[in-house]
Amino acid sequence: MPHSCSTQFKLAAEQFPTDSYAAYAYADNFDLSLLPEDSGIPTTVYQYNAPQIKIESAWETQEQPVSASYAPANSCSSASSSASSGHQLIPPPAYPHSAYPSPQSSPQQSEFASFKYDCLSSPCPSLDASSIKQELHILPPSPPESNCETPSPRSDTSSSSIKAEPLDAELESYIDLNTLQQQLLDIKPNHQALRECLEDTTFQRKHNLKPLALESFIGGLAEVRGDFEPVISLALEHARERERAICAKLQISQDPNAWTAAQVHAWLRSTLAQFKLPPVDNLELQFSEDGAALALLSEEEFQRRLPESGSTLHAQLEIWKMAYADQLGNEMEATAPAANDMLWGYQAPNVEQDESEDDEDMESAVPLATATATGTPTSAPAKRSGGARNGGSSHIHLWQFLKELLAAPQVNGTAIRWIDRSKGIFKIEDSVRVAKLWGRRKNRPAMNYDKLSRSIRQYYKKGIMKKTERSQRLVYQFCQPYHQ
DNA sequence: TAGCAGGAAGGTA
DNA sequence: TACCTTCCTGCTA
Repeated sequence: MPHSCSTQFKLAAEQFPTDSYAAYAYADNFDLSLLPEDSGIPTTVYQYNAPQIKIESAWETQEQPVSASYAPANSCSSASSSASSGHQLIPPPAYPHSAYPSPQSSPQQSEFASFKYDCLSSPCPSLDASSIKQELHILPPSPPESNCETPSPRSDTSSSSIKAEPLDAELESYIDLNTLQQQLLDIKPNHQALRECLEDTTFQRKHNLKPLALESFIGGLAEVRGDFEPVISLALEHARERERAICAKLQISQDPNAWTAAQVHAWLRSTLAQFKLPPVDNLELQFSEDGAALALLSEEEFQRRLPESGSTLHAQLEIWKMAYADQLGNEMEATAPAANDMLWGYQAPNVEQDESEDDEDMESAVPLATATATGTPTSAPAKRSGGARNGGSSHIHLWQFLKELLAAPQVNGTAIRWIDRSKGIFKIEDSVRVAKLWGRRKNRPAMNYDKLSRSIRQYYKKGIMKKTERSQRLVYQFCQPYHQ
């Protein structure tokens, strides 16, 4: 048997709760065929001392230091003889599966179910907590639709066996994980169990789960933020915390766009080391870009330059960019109730506009923090009375919202972008997504582009927007005072 | 089929 | 009352 029962606990304590979330959002390029055929089957179990909690609660415990919540057991086959008295339980799920797409037969959807195997989620590609979890919770004897649910952590000090409790109330039977592990080792090597589970859709059908479109994650995190707002926010907060530490260590900005070439190299080396990726000798030659240029590189370009680690580096960079953009948004709402009005260039028609805002740099999120902090617009915009802005978003006007999106091309560039910033001409690249974002902002779930465009057309009469001289689909133009 | 244009009525702050 | 939102019909690319 190629699998040793020795503990393979390689999970970096700081990695599990942090990167798991962020990595999920960027899960990519998983294929069942990528599952190792002869590598060790995860057999790690963890000591979990927290009280029994349901999956939702488990989420809240993610903040706990891993060292306090999870301790590596020293044996997988003799949990009862473990020095840690056998309280070996799998860790809380890295993601609430109830809000997750179920395993699907299609490769794309399988990517979700197996996102943990993406190398960016862990410095140890071969093994991490969720891979263990996945292997364990899919095991027989329960039918597929019952055992695809993630067992919740359970502390049972009276038992030396490892047990997991299915969340589904209809499935009260416990699974003896020791037995299951053995079955996995003896009967289902080479991740066969995982393969079977991932190809099974009965779980989804039973629980009437609605699969998420993969492209909604890959194509743009912003689109799904409303559905996963708490999760994404948590993930981004974790990412930010880690980034702050790295920034302090490397003496670099949290904003990748602000990095010099040297700082880019420092970040690349740090990330390579963090994920235990092979060092790159000629890093300076491979990446001569500064941070802004680096941020524009595609994943393919990363992979072309660094076949082994390019994908991970690109994914990490995306996480940094996303976390920074999200942080800006938080700071805006926290520090300036009318930040949107000011930041996105809104001025009362008779108010002079700081010319610096015409800089192309305004398109990036970078100067926004500066604008927030310094109050770049010299005059407060004319604001509507009432004050109840509900975090600065509920009363936002559509045209302001569109400028808000346009001002964050790193995040929204695939949905809406400037055609000619100086003339206020922009194009909606993804009408569905923009409409969703608008509906989310206004708490109008039924919003669609038809309605949004109707609102835009109302602006024609008001002189806020107009069609471009040469009418093009999905291309609009701000009228003079509004696009500055 | 998706987007555009605009009328009409209604909702909300 | 302003600002959408919703629904609608008809047209266009």
